[in-house]
Parts: sequence; structure tokens; C-alpha cells
Amino acid sequence: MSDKRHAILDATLTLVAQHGFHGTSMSMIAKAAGVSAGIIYHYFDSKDALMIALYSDIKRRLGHEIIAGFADDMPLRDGFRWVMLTFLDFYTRRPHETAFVEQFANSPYMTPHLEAEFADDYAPVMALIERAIHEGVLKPMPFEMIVIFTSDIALTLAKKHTAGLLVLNDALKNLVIRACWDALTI
Amino acid sequence: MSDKRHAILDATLTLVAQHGFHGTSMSMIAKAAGVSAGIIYHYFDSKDALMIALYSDIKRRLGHEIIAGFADDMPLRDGFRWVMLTFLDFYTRRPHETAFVEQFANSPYMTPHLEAEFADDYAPVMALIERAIHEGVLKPMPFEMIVIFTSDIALTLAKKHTAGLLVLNDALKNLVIRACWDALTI
Amino acid sequence: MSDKRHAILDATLTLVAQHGFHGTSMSMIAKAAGVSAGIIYHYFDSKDALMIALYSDIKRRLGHEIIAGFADDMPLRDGFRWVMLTFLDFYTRRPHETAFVEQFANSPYMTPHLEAEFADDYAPVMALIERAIHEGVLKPMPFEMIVIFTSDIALTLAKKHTAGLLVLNDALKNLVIRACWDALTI
Amino acid sequence: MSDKRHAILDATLTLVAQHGFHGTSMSMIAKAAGVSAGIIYHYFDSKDALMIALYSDIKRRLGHEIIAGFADDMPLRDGFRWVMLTFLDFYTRRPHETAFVEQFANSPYMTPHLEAEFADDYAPVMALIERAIHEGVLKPMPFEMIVIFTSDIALTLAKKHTAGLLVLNDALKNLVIRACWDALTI
DNA sequence: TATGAATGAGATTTCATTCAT
DNA sequence: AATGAATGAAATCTCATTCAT
Repeated sequence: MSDKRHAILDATLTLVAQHGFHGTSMSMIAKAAGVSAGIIYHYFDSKDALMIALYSDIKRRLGHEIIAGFADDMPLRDGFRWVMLTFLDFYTRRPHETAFVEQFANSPYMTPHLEAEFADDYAPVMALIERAIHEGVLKPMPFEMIVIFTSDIALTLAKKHTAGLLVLNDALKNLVIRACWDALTI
Repeated sequence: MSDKRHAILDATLTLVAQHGFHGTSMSMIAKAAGVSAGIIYHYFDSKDALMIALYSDIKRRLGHEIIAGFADDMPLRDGFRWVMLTFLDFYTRRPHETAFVEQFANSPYMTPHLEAEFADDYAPVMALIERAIHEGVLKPMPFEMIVIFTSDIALTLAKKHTAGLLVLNDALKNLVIRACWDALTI
Repeated sequence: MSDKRHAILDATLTLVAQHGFHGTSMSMIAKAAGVSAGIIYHYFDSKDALMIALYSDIKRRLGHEIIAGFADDMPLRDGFRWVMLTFLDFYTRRPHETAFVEQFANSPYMTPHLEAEFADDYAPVMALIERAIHEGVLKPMPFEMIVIFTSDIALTLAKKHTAGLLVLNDALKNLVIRACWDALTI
Repeated sequence: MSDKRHAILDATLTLVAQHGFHGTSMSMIAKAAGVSAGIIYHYFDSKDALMIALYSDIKRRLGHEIIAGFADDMPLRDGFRWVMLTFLDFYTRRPHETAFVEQFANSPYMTPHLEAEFADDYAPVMALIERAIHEGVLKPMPFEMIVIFTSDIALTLAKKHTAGLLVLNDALKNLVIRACWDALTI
């Protein structure tokens, strides 16, 4: 991928995290990326398309980080722990990405159709969940409840950490992972 | 409070829930509220002030709904259940308010200073939590963890219900309340 | 109609006649009309809508000038002469309107649907033509041929007069009116 | 002439006929012609120069078609008929060229100086007209009147044919040729 | 209180043209 | 002779806010 495209995405991420979608103009992005305003439209069709591309990018990277530590025959509990730690890690180490994702997810940009595009990137996680259901480890509950007690909790927690409302040390990580495991399993 | 002020807040709520902050202009609000564009500035200093006023309004109303069912000498578990049910109810019955609050909370409008203003409206809940800590019922954890396993979980769940990703029936409500109680208590 | 709306239409007419659609920017129009750029969008939805409104305006005014001299029981030949003289007069006395109409008619703005909107303004002329057909004065020919040998010829002639390619004096007017009458009648 | 130059002119013709000057960008032309945007500037100095070159091209081709059927000693009436038929043919068979010429002729591109450049291409027609004047066949009238009752009428008629407003069959062609001959001759 | 015309800055986007390769 | 990324000015249009009435 071209250097310039990357610089544009990078500048967008930082600026939106700080100023929001509304507060981030295309000329601000151009200036921060060190490119001309016009060239952004060579790489992205519109401001909206740029935002969507950036969201996709982040989701994909997060998916890769999760998959990276996966083994097919991992014990369920280890898999769950790895997923939670990766989420917590990503969301705390990358506050800009996290802020962007949160804004995006609660904006009119977000559509179910878009979300479906990342299925491949999270396939191993899905496989893990299906294995857990099959082995009768999980309480019977809708799939989205599992999302809540993994990704959503991790995101919320990391945001509060970044905001300085709590300190996400190892003890708290363990506490949350344990709490969520207890919440999900029989 | 004047009828017009109320109409403006109402129109703003609906429009922002549908189109986002960015997609909601003052003239759209004026038209939807059936008032002139100029008069909005009689009731609110600026667009930002209007948004902040609306957020305060919603938070206050939510606080009142929670307090309404409170008794000082309520058993802890009953108090917890009431709080959870009220959150779940409010967030599912009022999807516009919920969407607005979520967008607001993840936007540059939000400041810790602002959040502190609602302390009074949630005082009885705080008292309940302090009683629980004092009685040694809760696991030792930062205060914000308690927020996560009550308000934040309820909000996330209600959003998924509104989005049609799951159905929040009584069984699921009980399941979540139980899971969160288990997560928080020793 | 408001003064400002009129000033905008007036400025647009002059500028487009001189510089063409492409060469006439909204800010040029605003400056020439002595208004701010934004207010144009209070009166017209878009640049296109402004151009279409101006075209309609001119067509309507031309229609009124023609109708003004009409009597229902006019001899056909007098009616024809009046129509031709009015066209020639309008197109020579109003070179800006003429240049604008010509550009508009040969641009993508023009649609059959739009043209149909002026039927009412030219109804008496249509009635005259129908009377001529009914009385068997005209050669059998498509309606548009009649347009060619009246309006279109007059426009072309006036343009050449304005361009200095010929001088449209009374003698030439009579010659053309006679030539067109001969072309159309049996 | 190079293939690429030809492809560029061809693409420009089609696009301008459909979208107008304003609606036709250099990159649209490049894509339609299957060349890079930059190379257009190797063949033409600017967008304006390209448009002018295309106009010249069309006028020259039309001139050639007319001359092709000419004999110096042709009877006047046959010459006139040939000229009219060629105009009608060209303008109906080549609607893109016709639309382009019309737009161009009514745009700021057009200058008398430019028009004078085609004198050579239409020299035999001019000779025919001079012969007609010399032989006393024509009514005394300005030269441009002759243009109106030949080229301009043919163009207008063909445009209406292309627009579906009338059908230009042999009968109508003969009617028009006769009408114009009558209009011009004593 | 209330209107809505008016402002003017600024937003997104387009596009003719250039230039390193 | 050819590419297409890059520029930067300018275009259209929006919008929070003001103000005469």
C-alpha cells in the first residue's frame, strides 16, 4: 500500500480521535498527512469512504492480532483468556483506534452490512465459540451476549483506563476475565 | 419549561438519533420543532449548548426513573435488581435517547466536568453502592467497574435489542442481572 | 417577488450571456448582484435550479409580450406578422436574454418536460396555428416546421444582427416575414 | 494523424454531446479514449485548444462532404439542392457532431476570427453563391440571410429530427428545399 | 418572544494542468 | 510518446449565528 495512502489514514485516525468526525476537515487531514487536499480523493472516493476504509483497517488489524495467538486445539479457557487479553491490550495500547472505533460504531456510518465484511478476519474466534457451545460449556444465550461479555466489556474497560477513571493492571485484568468467564459459562 | 424549548429539545433528540450530530443542522431542528431558526438562540446559547442541555435532560430523567423506585432500607439485592431493570427498561423503551447518549458520550462534547453535574440525581444509587461496600458484599474493585457491570452492560444490551441482534425478554433480563450480580459480589 | 431574487436573476443573465454557464461562478453572481454567496441558496436550490428559473422567466416574459398584442378574431396574416415582429423585436432588443436562451436550449439543462411547462404562456399562439390549419391556409407539415419558420428563424436572424453580421432594418424584417409566410402557406 | 489523437477527439465529441463542455472533464476524456490524462497535453495545448481543434475538424469534414459532390458548371438549382441534402444528411447522420457544433457556436469559444479559418473549405459553395448573385437569381439580401435559409435551417431541422419532434423523410426534405429556394430566389 | 432573511466562513469536492519517471 | 500521481486553485454548497423587524 502506498506511503501516501498510509499517511492519510494515519492522520485521519489521530484527528478524528481528538476532534471527532465533525471536527476533522479534509484540509486538516491533508495538512497533517503532508499531502495536498486533492490527492485524498485519488485514494478515497469521499470523506465517508475514507472513514469506512479506516474502520475496516482497524477491525482487520485487531482481527489479525487475535488470530496470531490462536492454536486450533487450544483449551477453551486458554482461548478465552487470550481473546480477552488481546482485546484489553489492543484497546489500551491503541487509544486512538479505540476512540475512532467507538465513534464510528455509534454513528450513521455504521451498517450491519459493513460489519458482516469482517467475518473472515474473526473466523477462528467464531470457531472457538462454536466449539464451546458444542461442548456445553456456555450457558444457553444469544450470540451477541457473548460479544458483550468479551469485546464490549474489554472496550468499555479500556476506555475508562485511558480516561484515567481506573487503572487496568494485571490484577484487574484477571478479575474481569474471571468475571466474564463466570458470566458466560454454566 | 416553555413549550417551545421542549419542542426544540424533542426535535433535536430525534434528528441526532437518526442523522448524528454532524447530520443535524440548526435549520433542520427549527423546521422539525415548528419554530424559527432564530428563536433557538433565545433558549440556548449555541448548538453545543443545546446538545449539552439535551444530554443533561436525558441523564436527569433517567436518574429520576431510578430514584422513583427506591427505598432507603431496601435489601441490597432488590436495589440492584431495580437499578438494572430500570436501566434496561429506559434504554429499550427510549432508543432515541439511548442513541443520543451514546453518540454524545463518545464525542468531544463529553467532559468529566459535565458528568460530575449529575451526582445529585444519582445520589441514592451511590448510597446503595456505598452501603454494599460497607457491608462487604462487593468484591474489592474500582468504582467504575461497578458502572460497567450495571449501566454500561444494560446500555450495550439494549442497543443490541434495538438493533434486532437479540431479543431482550424477561428470561434474558434475569440472566444478565444474575450474571452481573455474580460478577460484582464476593 | 423580492428585490434580491430579482437582482440575482439579473446578474446571472448578464454574466452567462458574457461568459457562458461554465464561466459564471456563483460567487461572480453574488458579487454582481450585491448579495452574499449564501443567500442565493435561499432563493434557489442550486446553480442548476437558478439557471432553469431564469430560463422559465425569460420564456414567460416572451410569451407575455406576444400575447399582449393578440386579439382572438385577428386575421391570420396579421397574427402571423405580429408574432414575427414580436420575436424579432424581443431577440434584438434583448441580446442577453437571447444569448442565454440559445445556450440553455443547447445544453444538458434542456428537457422536453421543461419545455412543456410553458404551454399556457403560448396558448393564444397555438390557437392561431390551429385556426390556420383548420382554415386550410398552411401547407400540410409537422408542427415543428412552423416553429422553425417563425421562432427559430427570428432567433437566428436576431443573433446575426446582434453579432453585426447583418442589419435587421424594416426592409429586411418585411422580407423575412414574407419569406416565412410563403414557406408556410399553400 | 496519430491513432491516439483521433481517439481523444472521438471521445471528446461523444462526451461533450452527452454532457456538455462543463460536464466533460479531461480525465473523463482520457478514460473514454483509453489514454492517460497527461498525454492529451502532448497533442493539444489545453482543454480549450482541444475543443477548438475538434470544432475545426468537424467543420472541415462537413466542408469536404459538400465539395465532394460539386461540379463547377453545375446548374444553380442542382447545386443548391446538393448543398441542402448534404447539410440535412450530415446533421441527421451525425447527431454528436451536430450537438457539439451547436454548443460550440453558442459558447464563448466562438469567435468571428475562428469562423474565418474555414473559408477555403467552403470556397466552392461561396463560388456558387456568387454565381447565383451574378446571374440575378437571388433576391437582393445580405449574405447571412443565405446562410440562414441553407445551413441554419438544415441544422435546426435535423436537431428536431434527432430529438424526435418530427420525421425528416424525403417528402419533408423536398418541402424544405423548395421552401428555402422560394425564400431566396426572385 | 418570535421571525426568517442575510451573512460569511468554511466544508467537501472537482479538475485543468504539471512533472517525475 | 506515455503514464498517472500530485498539485492547488476554485467551484458549489452548507450552516451556525446575527439582526432588523
